[in-house]
Amino acid sequence: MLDHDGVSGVIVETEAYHDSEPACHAYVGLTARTRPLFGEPGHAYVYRSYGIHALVNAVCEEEGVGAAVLIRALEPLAGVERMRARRGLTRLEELCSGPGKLTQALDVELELNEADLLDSPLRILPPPADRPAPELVVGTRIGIRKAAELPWRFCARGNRNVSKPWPPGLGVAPRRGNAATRVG
DNA sequence: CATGGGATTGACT
DNA sequence: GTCAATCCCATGC
Repeated sequence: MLDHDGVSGVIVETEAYHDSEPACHAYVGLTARTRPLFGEPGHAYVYRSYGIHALVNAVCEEEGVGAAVLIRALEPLAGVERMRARRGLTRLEELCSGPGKLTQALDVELELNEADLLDSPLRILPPPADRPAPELVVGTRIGIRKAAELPWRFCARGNRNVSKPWPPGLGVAPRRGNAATRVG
């Protein structure tokens, strides 16, 4: 789970990025922006997307390798009222079902770039002990133009908090309400 | 120093 | 389906 000051959710969707492929910011090598990606694993890489959103990654691999996992969706666990206040929405599945949504819900901003995810206000922790490990649905990454064919998106099967477009085989029925989505 | 392109979202046709 | 909002930073002159 990802926790920021007591507001938290179980990670239900991720994407992998690696300096060997051009969709990764680290592909350009070591720069001011990519320094965290090449740094110590277990730290955050937070960057501004489209001038609007902060997106959060967990840096992976040894120092010198530019790699990270983008956290794309959470299932809200604690602090749901603070999430609702920050998001201006009430429906649970709308609070953290996207990489920009979850940073808004958890109030993750650029100042948390390079934060130690094991020992800082922003932490990655084990999921609740009574929670079974999810089955994973693998798909291609969302919103990128380069290396778009790599199957490096991982979603928890059957979880409604996964961002759209839902990958094939997620196992969640579309919301009903119109004839086009109704089955038999 | 000027430019351009996003690992997105929400509103609108 | 289309489109704008708006920041950071890599790149090129």
